[in-house]
Amino acid sequence: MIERLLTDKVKEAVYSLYHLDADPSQIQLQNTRKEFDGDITLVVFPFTKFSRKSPEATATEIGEYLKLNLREVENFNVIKGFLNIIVKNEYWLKFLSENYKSYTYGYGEKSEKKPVVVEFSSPNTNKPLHLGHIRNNLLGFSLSRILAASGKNVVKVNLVNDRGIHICKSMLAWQRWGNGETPESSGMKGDHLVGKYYVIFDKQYKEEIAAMVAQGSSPEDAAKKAPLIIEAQLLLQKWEARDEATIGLWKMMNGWVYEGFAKTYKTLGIEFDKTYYESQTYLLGKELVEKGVQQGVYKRRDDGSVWIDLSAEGMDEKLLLRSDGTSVYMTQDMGTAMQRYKEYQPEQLIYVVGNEQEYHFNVLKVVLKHLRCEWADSIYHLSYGMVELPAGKMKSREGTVVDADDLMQEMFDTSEAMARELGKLDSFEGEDAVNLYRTIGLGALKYFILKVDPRKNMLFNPAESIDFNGNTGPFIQYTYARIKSVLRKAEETGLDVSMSKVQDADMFSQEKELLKKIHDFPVVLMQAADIHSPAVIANYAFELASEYNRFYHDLTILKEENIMSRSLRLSLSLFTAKVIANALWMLGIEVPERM
RNA sequence: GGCCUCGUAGCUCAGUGGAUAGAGCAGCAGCCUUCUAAGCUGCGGGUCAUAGGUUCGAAUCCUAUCGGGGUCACCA
Repeated sequence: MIERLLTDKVKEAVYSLYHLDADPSQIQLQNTRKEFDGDITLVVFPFTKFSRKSPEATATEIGEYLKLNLREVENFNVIKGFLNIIVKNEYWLKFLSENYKSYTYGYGEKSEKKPVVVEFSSPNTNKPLHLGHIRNNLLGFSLSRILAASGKNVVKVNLVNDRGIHICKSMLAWQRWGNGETPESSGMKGDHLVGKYYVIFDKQYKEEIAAMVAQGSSPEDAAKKAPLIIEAQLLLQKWEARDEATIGLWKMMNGWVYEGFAKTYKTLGIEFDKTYYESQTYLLGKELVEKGVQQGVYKRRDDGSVWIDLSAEGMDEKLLLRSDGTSVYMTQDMGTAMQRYKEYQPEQLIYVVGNEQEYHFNVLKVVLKHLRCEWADSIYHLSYGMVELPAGKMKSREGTVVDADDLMQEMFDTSEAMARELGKLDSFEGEDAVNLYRTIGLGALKYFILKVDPRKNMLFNPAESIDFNGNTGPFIQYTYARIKSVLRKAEETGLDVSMSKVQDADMFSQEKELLKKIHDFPVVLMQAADIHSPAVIANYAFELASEYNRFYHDLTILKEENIMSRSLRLSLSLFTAKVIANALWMLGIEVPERM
């Protein structure tokens, strides 16, 4: 890498010129802006303190040194405090010829070290997946691939929330108003059917409360004493007592939901290495709490509940165990974290969970630290923002959710209509046509979500459907398909795609811009893995595709008479296609060979 | 109210200590006899929420204020 060479040489130059050791953070290299001449720019302001000279003079001195002592430096120019370094064509051509065939350019070395465990998705089995879950799933899946590409050994896990009062609500509603309805009898997808009864419960429950309030109860009181909620709680107790009929109903309805989820995951292209169920893990963590009590780091109150005082950390008191001895959310998470620590000895334990749970994860770390679990530092909460609708937040009870299955179907429909209109489907038949517009529709959806910085809230406007032009997944897919078409044509005509004949070809600015963009990929990947952000990869992929499109329009690739130039452009195209395909793979977006 | 977070073009978003702040969409004007027009080129559009501060240099860091969101349950 040229950056590495330059960093070392600049350090050497500063030492030789000013007899001072430059701190690595002072050596700031960046890509030269397009409007200036040069490839890489060194910011010299930090060195003016040492040189006691003007920025211009300092830059010139360092520039002279580099030109003299680094083979790869062709020349330089100085504008204010910026030293613009021009790298020899020879370097770029060598870089291209050495790497253009690689299928894994920029990937990190596969380490045999401890794994990174990524938990994502974690759905509830009482309602179908919506747009918020899609963001979660895409982020978790993409992050896993980015980490894998950067060399980590990744384990993707899902923790299904399959028990609790909310599950009992849909069970109760189905018992009472379901008339034995099943996915088969109703033709509904299992998760949607169960979700329907969850909504019915909520509606009936609200009516009961309203009636009780009309009779003079307080709203709080009514919410606690409504017959329906009492009965749901009873059902939960029966479940916990392993009552046969209740367990049977629970298994049946959860089974419906799992079938539905499996379909959604498949359509979305998401998969896991391991799935955990809360019904099997919800008791974990209790011993941990007991241990904490014995060690005196947690306190048991007179009513039997267990608490931790976190005022030293600037947080409140937190409940760890209820007075009746049952566990809360925190107890379970302590248990599952410990379970994962024991099972995988992970280097990092990543949770992809919405930002509304930031406080929870901060507390989780601190609570574990009090138990002297130093590994709690390896917990990383990838906290992503909400998906908002123009009207505000999505609320399932108000029917303002965007259903995952519906949204994907809409994307497929729009994609199909658009492809037909453009005549893109003319050369495809049957299943191939379906595969194409599904690939494109899904690409548009995934890119739309992943290009946004995970931490930020994002807006989705259902009225304006997701675009297929501009900064979109289809644009990048299109670029890939177009490159493949060029390469096919080259092969048919027997043109040489190899770089074997290229030693000293000229490079036009558009070719060089493209090559430099590819050259950046390893750095981009490292950064994405470092800050856990698929958006970094998404935006890079768009920039690379844009650069290729400009290159494509400015230069004829196949018609070029000069063999060297033609080989250069073909290998550059091949290289671009590979990097685009890899970047999209990390986003979970498929690439079409033709479109 | 305490804590966290966000505020960049009409809209959706990049840019997180460096040069004259960038894309896409929307609007306007061009480009299909060329390897794919889901494309390319050009034009217009900005008090980077506001006010201070730190420094050679701030959209980026610090402080305050305003505005949006989140959170502070014996819910998960």
